[in-house]
Amino acid sequence: MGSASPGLNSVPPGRLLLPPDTASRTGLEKAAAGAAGPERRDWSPSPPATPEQGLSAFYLSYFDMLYPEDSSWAAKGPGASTREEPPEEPEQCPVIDSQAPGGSLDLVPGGLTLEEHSLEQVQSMVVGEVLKDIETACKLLNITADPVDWSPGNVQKWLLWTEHQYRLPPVGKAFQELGGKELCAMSEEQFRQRSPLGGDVLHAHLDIWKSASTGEESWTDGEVDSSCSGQPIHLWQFLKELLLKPHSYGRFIRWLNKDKGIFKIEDSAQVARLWGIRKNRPAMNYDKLSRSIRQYYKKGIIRKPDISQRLVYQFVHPI
DNA sequence: GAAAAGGACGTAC
DNA sequence: GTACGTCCTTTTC
Repeated sequence: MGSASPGLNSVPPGRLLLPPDTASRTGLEKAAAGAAGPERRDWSPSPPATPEQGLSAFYLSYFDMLYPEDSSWAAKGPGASTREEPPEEPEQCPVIDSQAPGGSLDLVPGGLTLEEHSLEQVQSMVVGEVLKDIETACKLLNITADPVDWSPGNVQKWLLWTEHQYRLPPVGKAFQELGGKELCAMSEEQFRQRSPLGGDVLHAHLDIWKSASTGEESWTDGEVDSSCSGQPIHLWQFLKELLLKPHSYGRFIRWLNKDKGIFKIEDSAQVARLWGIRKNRPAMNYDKLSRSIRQYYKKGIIRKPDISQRLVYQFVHPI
């Protein structure tokens, strides 16, 4: 895993693009209010209109999309005193911590206020998450990071993926036959015309991809696996890739014993759906996917564990 | 009822 | 030929 591209990380905190109604507030108070209150819904994520405008607020909204079920940690600032329970998954709750006494204007090394420092941390982390998400999608969908290069088939994959990942209303055939170049040339208004319910969000997502692909070399880290090499991916490789991204897919598939290669499919329908998207097989279901898994028994790639359990399989040669 | 197992055949590469 | 995808029946949990 590489680092975020300089272009995305170099947005100065002073250039945060924030919703107009929060412009007079400060730092984490905004994040707290935004995460906790209905105000946040008044402002849908939109990419910056000009290069002068920062991406940070855009990414903060994107972060909400990435973690729609729990972004409560973002509200943990100097003013957040009503912490009742520890987070269930500490590794998913990055420290924006500020236990330092004395209020929100304390300076941290670098001359930034604590709030600015915390926002920088949030921004940096969100950018990282965005890039990781894009990298994952590239691998699983076998598409390039640069949308301009997408074929009409790639565009359909990306649409299906984005719909699925962020629970957007299906666009159906609204973007059929469009290649990446045509898609990138479309305005937000054109997206809305084709998809009134989710066109603006799709456009915003596409803008993130366009921004991220500028620094592609730095974040792909030169890592080339089977799914990026143009070779058709095998099911067992796909399953391993999902297993390697517990942050994104732990709800669907997870290791029971990584050393022994034993894993459990927690949500068979979702795993099958992801596989179907990856292979462009909309009719894929768990029945068919499991049949393919069973073909691996004879080949010595996957087997059932010694103590057989439903939806639990074992790689014969765990890495 | 859902999952597991496996046979048979089709399809794309 | 390989690697699934699809459909099917039977068995197990």
